[in-house]
Amino acid sequence: MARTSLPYSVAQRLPRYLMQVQNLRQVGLKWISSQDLADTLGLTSSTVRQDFSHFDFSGIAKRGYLLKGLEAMLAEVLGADANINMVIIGAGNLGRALALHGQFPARGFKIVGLFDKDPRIVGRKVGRLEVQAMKALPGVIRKSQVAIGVITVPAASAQEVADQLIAAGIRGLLNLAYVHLVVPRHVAVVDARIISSLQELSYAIKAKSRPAARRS
Amino acid sequence: MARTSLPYSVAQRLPRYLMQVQNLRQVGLKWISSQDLADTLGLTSSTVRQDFSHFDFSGIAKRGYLLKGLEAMLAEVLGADANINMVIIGAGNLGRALALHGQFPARGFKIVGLFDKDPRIVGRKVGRLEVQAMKALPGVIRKSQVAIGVITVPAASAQEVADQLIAAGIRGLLNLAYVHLVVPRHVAVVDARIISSLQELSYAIKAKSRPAARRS
DNA sequence: TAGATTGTTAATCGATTAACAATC
DNA sequence: TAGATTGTTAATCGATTAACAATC
Repeated sequence: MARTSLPYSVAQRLPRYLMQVQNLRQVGLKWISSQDLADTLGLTSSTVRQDFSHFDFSGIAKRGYLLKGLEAMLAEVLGADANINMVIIGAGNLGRALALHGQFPARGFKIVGLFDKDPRIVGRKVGRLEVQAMKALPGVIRKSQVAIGVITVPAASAQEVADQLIAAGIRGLLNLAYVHLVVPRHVAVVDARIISSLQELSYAIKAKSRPAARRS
Repeated sequence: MARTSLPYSVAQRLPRYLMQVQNLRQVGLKWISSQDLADTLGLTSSTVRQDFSHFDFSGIAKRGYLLKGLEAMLAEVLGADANINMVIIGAGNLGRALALHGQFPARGFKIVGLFDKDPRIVGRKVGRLEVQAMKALPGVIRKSQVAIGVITVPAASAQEVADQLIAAGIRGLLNLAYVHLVVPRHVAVVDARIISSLQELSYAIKAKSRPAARRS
């Protein structure tokens, strides 16, 4: 099967498949069965096979899936095979850490600009990048064909920054701020709030420690 | 209704509800209807009411839900009302940025230790914390009743670090490393991989730009 | 009061799992 | 060959939505 847009539940699993496949390859493996892949990710083999059936990619009975082909397929579907340019808005601790993070280029993501509205920070060097003023943002986005804006400003200014990015033609936002962003339909948003993840974890811990509750 | 463990789908929405509720309160609002809350988060009012029906907390016809009570309820369910101690393992850019991040205490999360296995980094100051050697980890976890370990080491050592944390009695892991962690059933894991979020975003962008495909 | 909004039941929808013939 | 594993159909399960009486 092919190219119709995937169920959201499937799309959400793709990054995990890709990660696992890349790590398995690095360990030297060539093939993986749906069962083994499912086990390592906490899924069922049925789910894995159903998921892969959405693509022009086949396994081979008795051997499973060729990891190399699987990686290529997943990377292509996720758009992680081409280079994607990003800007980071907010040169605080988090923004600077991401700007310095060495793993992005290897995965196809390139940071082409780091911005902050605080004039005391503008001009500082962060690795190879220099913190730029917000007014330089539209120019950089257009010139470098920037697809993604990473928002690491405080919650109070995140919506304003999002609006500026959108006005400048950005296509997707990675939001690290503790607010819900309102955006037009053509812009994609993925939230990556550490605080929310910690809350989720805190709940999961409580749930696990609760006296199993099942049949009582 | 009350205390049975929530469907996972519901639990996952709680942090978003809490965030939105806190932000609405900060803006000075006192009440919110299921419809308005749903609109701001991209849900339906039915979903919101269904979700809240799992708790000992009621709205009032014609007014909606009292934000103050809603916040208290969500914080309690998420375990975000008590202080939770955390350690960060990995004092690279990301680990240091999190250690310096000022928002955790206000949300009930306290960082009580920052660790790294590189002896050249051990001893350095990061804000009020000093980077400690891994051998000090078990002591700190036990003495400070640390519930959560935040893993910001490279993928290659993440599993090893997870194992050490688990051996020391940690109850939950926030995993920022690009690997899938294998843990015993009593330990909770929440993944927060920036790379995976970027891949998800990259897919979402592609999906949006694709010629609407609906009826063709 | 009239109308808005809740809480809840029932209907729909979609996602996961089971099962198995086809195949390497 | 025999047996493992795929791809796919059908069955199950769970989550979301619709609908509406109760209520403020």
